[in-house]
Amino acid sequence: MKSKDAKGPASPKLADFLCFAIYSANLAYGRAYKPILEELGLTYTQYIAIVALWEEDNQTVSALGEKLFLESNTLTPILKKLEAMGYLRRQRDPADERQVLVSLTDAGRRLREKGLGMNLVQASGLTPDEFRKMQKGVVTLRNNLIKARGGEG
Amino acid sequence: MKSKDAKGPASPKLADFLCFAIYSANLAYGRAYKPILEELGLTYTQYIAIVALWEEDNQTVSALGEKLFLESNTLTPILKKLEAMGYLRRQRDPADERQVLVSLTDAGRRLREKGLGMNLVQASGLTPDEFRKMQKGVVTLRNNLIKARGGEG
DNA sequence: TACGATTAAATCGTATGCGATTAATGTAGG
DNA sequence: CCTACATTAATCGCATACGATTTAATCGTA
Repeated sequence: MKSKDAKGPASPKLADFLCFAIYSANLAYGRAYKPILEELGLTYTQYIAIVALWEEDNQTVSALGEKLFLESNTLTPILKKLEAMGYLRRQRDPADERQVLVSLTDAGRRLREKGLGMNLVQASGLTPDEFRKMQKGVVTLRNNLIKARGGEG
Repeated sequence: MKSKDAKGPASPKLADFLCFAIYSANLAYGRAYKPILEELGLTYTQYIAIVALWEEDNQTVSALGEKLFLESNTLTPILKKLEAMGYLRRQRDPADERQVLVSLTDAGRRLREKGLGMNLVQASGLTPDEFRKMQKGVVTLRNNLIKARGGEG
């Protein structure tokens, strides 16, 4: 059970890393979604941002970022692109000029109907029950990782 | 159970997307690993590449890419950086000059001992059994997504 | 042998992520 | 009022990802 060259302790095997499974599954998702999202003219991250706005419109950049686990350094360029495409508006909150409110345009809302028709990738190969369990498990994992950030340093 | 503004069909909820769970878990892993990998002076992807070379040294760029789910356009710059850091060598295969063989230096192998001591992130909050199941499930999911690529178009 | 097809890596342009910093605005205390 | 501090976006530089193309080497075959 040692590494094949038998020098030093056994190497960690890439296939046993949960982090690598997640990493490569994320790449696989991106590739699976790409041809579908291309029909909408959106990238993966742009699509996720739009979905978050369908759920709750007229959010600040930081509120949106909390839901997407992204900060303004990543979000701002993406939102500017979506604005240039005509899917949303960005306007300073008059009550607090530090904040920028992001809201969908009609075109942005219309994407929902187009997007709903395409029913994206249903993780073919998983039963509905497996799908739910996996979904819950990965969310738990993510939340644990975020909690651990502060604790273990 | 409709979307809150009750116009059109219910929106898909971000929290129900398995793809988003994977996406955000991957971000969370990257952030959790960062302070640990910084001690090694490596980024996440650089670390994964090194681990793959611990497992099997002296691989071509494409063989390495198959294991990491990456292609030369992504790998080449990373390997060049690792070479500049002194952790690996890149040399054309004399038997087939199209291929580049990647092999660890002594310094690259020594990283293993340093890396093993730090025991990275153990996904705190999951039992060993949950951890195993999750790992297997995500790998299955990834493989299904890759298989589906050709099939569903 | 010659030459078109194939293969492998590298290059280029675009889109993310993210640490660090900056600019603008708001807030609290003297 | 004024200054120190806090908060929010935005900016900048660096490191990935990836589609498309390019370059170099090899292969197949007439």
